[in-house]
Amino acid sequence: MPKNCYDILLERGFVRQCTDESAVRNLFQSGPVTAYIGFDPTAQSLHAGSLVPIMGLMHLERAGHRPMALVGGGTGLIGDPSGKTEQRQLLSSELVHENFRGVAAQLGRFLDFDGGRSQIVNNAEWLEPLNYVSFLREIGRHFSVNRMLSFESYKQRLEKGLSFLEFNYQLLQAYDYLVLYKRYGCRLQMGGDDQWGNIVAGVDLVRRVEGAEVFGLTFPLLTKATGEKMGKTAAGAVWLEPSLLSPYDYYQYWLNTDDRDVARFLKMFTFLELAEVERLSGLQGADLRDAKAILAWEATKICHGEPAANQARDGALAAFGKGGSVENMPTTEIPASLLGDGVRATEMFVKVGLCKSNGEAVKLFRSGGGWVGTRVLASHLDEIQPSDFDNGEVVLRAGKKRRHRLLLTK
RNA sequence: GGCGGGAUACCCGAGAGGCCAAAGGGAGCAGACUGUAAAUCUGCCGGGCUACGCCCUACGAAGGUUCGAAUCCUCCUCCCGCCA
Repeated sequence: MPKNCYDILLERGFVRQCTDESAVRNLFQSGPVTAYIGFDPTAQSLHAGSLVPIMGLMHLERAGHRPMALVGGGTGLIGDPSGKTEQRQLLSSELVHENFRGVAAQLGRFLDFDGGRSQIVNNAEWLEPLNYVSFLREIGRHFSVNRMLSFESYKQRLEKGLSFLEFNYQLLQAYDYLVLYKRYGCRLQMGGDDQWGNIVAGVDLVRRVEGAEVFGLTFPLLTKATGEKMGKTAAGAVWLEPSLLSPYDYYQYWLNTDDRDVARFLKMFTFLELAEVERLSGLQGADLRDAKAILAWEATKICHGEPAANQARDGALAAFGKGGSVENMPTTEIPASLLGDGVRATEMFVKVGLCKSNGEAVKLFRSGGGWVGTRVLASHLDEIQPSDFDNGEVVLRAGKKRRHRLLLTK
């Protein structure tokens, strides 16, 4: 007998709060469950912070349930104040549409919308035609302002200011749940722990309007062992879109996981059996790096597919001199004519993306972190010269972790 | 409506006419040590440049006083206390 999906989520660390643990377990036991998670189209791509909910839906799909991804084409126009310190920039409706397309396409790489094992819906469909007065009379009357204000997720905003626009967000999200329940029989809403208030509001609304019992479950908000939020690097967010962050860099992000996070991340961001996870995270000292390599490969495979994961791994091995093939390293081709007798190293570092500006490159060189091959760069005057190339190529290094290959062409 | 306090760089937070691109801490980057980990120590840390110097932009916004303003004055916006 297959394992109960609630237990799968629980043992892999996905459960933070649940409205009714045993009822949800029973629900999963009784047959395919329709469950949804909302994603707001606030950017053109999702980033690593959305991986937890995505993985949550993938687990349901794998267990034969019916996950729904709701992309908030309607709610995205409002902006969720939950857990935020400041008011969000209001997005134009064109931008929301554009983001919607990007996010929807991305989710399709993780979930099987085409094959119908999962579904994608857009709440603009039912939110945009709403009539204000009738919405207030039918839905608004079920909400207590007193209760809404008591939620933790608004706490900061009550001090800093909360506009009526944003205050409405919760009603809309609760209404989403009601619509999904009525149309699709959706009985479980999941989301990040900052969504608890919104989810519970939906559960209440469905009970009041339909007299039906539906459930909610939240995921923990992940932070790294160092306390920072998931999904940030020096260069910015860890995007799931290959054009914004290459599979190679995505792989590197996971490879550089803190020792203390390995076990947790293997459970949440890969589908490896728990026994295997346990074995890997039990490795000691430097051997733990093998576990990180597996984490990185699995995570890259889930996001970008197996061929891309293989290439990323291969490129990483090559970049750090452990095998692999240099073809898969991040590479920039430069024509011999451009190199001439030599070009400023600062310019080259900027050109290939290792530094954002000449100034940043100069700082890097001065602190001893810039290399051409085995030669350390020291000043803004240093050049990359034809003699640096060996067999038409040379590797630039920025610090210990970032490397880029230059390939000389005719 | 009345009275008082405040707004400083990515965040927190000093500075109270020139020595201020602005103390200190955190974050970030780099070096040493390591295992592409953590901790620790050290350096950098607004931006640009034809670089040991030059040029921009910046102390909520706009004006003003002054040889010179984050610092003084006026007005505006927004926060936060206390009173009504």
